[in-house]
Order: sequence, then C-alpha cells, then structure tokens
Amino acid sequence: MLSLSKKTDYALLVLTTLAQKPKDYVSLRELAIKKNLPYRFLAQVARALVHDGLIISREGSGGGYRLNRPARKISVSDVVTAIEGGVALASCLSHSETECALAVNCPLKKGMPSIQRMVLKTLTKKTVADLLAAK
Amino acid sequence: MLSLSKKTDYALLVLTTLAQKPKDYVSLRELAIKKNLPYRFLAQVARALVHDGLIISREGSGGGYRLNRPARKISVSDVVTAIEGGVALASCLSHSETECALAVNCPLKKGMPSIQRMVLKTLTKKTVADLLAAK
DNA sequence: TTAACTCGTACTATATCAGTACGAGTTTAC
DNA sequence: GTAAACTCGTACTGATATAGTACGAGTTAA
Ligand code: SF4
Ligand code: SF4
Repeated sequence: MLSLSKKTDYALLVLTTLAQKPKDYVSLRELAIKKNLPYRFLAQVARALVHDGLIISREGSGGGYRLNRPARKISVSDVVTAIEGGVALASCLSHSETECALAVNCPLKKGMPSIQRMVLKTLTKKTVADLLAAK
Repeated sequence: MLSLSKKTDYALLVLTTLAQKPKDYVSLRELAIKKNLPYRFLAQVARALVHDGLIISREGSGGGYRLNRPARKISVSDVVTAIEGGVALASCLSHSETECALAVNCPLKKGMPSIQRMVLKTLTKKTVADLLAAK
C-alpha cells in the first residue's frame, strides 16, 4: 500500500495543531498526553521538523514549539522531505542512492520523472493551511 | 523516502516491455535473463498483474504474457493497486485496515482525502503508454 | 534548585520488502 | 508419449524499514 509513514502523519498532526496557535509555544508532552501519543516518538518527529526549519523550538520551562512560518507556506512536500527524506518513486530518481543497474536501456527511465514531478507538484501545492481549512 | 516498491517498478517494467509487442506472448524467463532480474520474483509480479486483469497469460511452451488491453488504458494507479493493494496516504483513508484511533477530533482527517484524491488522479492519468511515449 | 521543557543517540521489536525454494500443472514440438 | 518450455501457487528466508522505547544531558523560568 502506497502510504505516508506514521511519522509523517504525526508530523502533519503536530503542524496543524501548532497552526491553530501560531504565536504560542506549545508543549509537546501536553499534546502527546492529550492525543494519547507516544511522547518520545513525537519528540523525534518534532526535532526533524526543527532541523528542517519548519518549526522553532524554545527549550526550558514554558517552552515548546511553534511554526517558523505561516501554515500556508508549509507544504506537505516540505513535511515529507523533512521526515522521510524526499520523494523518489523509482530508485533511479533518488539523488543519494546508487543508481539502478537497469538504468541502461530501461523503458521506464525516461517516463518516470514526469510522474514524479506531478506527484511532487501535488504535495507542494497542498499546505498545512489547506489541511486545516478543509475542517 | 516516499517511493513505489520494487515490485511495482518491476511491474511497470514488464508492462512497458509487453506494450512493445502487444500481440505476442512474451516469455517472462527470457525477459528475466535479458534484464538480469530474478525470474521467480518477476513471476510473482506477473501473476498479480494477471490476477487483476492487466495482462493475460498463456501457459505451456510458446506461452508467456501479453497485455489484456491497450497500454493507454493501463494506468500507473492500476499497477499500484494490483501490486501494493492501493493508495492510502493516511491510515484513516484505507478501506481494509482498522481506523486510526485519533480519527475523532483529528485536525487532519478532513483535509487528507483531498490530497489522496489529487495523488490518485495523477497516478490514474499516467498510463503505461505515456511511460513509453516519453522515450 | 527544581520543575518543565527540548535535544540526541542507541537500542529493540515488529512489519514489510525482496527474493528463494519447491513442486504442480499446461501446452507445443518432436 | 515424452521432453522442453512455459505459467501457477504457496511457503519459506534474509534484509531492511518502521514504530517505537530507554536513557540521560542540556536549557530556561519560577
Ligand atoms: S532505471 Fe528503470 S528499473 Fe531502474 S529504477 Fe529507474 S525505472 Fe525502475
Ligand atoms: S485520523 Fe488523523 S491521525 Fe489518524 S490517520 Fe487519519 S489523519 Fe492520520
């Protein structure tokens, strides 16, 4: 089943939650308890989002996380990239990994990038704000 | 990394190959040898495609596989469905699985279907014929 | 100084993926 | 009629990815 990872799902959940209080620093532990989610796991997710500059953290008492830019400027693609490291529908489309051995004379190779682009475009168009607006 | 499984990649490879000789029954073993791919594994993939009616098999000597309908009528979405069982960007979008415990009061739940639809639309629009045409 | 936070890495259990093993059944050619 | 060239189907296995847990260090406010 083609799907987003649970981490990515959680990430979107965190982001939409933060988007509802854009100015406040929200405690992750509090969120974890309220939603009954594993805090340590969420923390990993949140840190990845910080690392990619999607959210900002403030340490110490009274700290927490808040969005680093407006929700409408955070695309699903940004989130997938932060958490999963990007989109590569075929392994020959991945920058990091070693290229597929079949690349030479592969009847797909030429056509795949177009699909990849279209999917990526979809994920780039959809923002956290859109997710909330659909409420 | 968001990606299609290797099985799906192989499936597309098989389909584009068959699309090049739409009338002939192509031996899978021959293809496997030519492309240096694991035959048994490919056979699993091919059978799944037969099962979903994307290709037709003929047993016995001189047999093999051929497309069951024109390449432009076989979408990437069809292939993903045949091999991976579908697309469910979030687990609450899956028909078969048990629904997510967070579904009640989840700020994402309302917005996810729209993304799912858009991705699905992309995958439905792209056909095996398109993949070949990009050659 | 302690309580409420985040940061960072290492570990573990489980599920999925990728592939192999094995044998049965079907059709054509000789 | 039998051998060769195919597909069919399930069961198993090894590797990798996912979904967490464990543990402790560092930071800030009251
Ligand atoms: S080269 Fe062909 S087979 Fe290899 S990953 Fe790209 S598309 Fe798939
Ligand atoms: S309900 Fe919310 S959290 Fe659960 S799967 Fe759907 S989107 Fe993700």
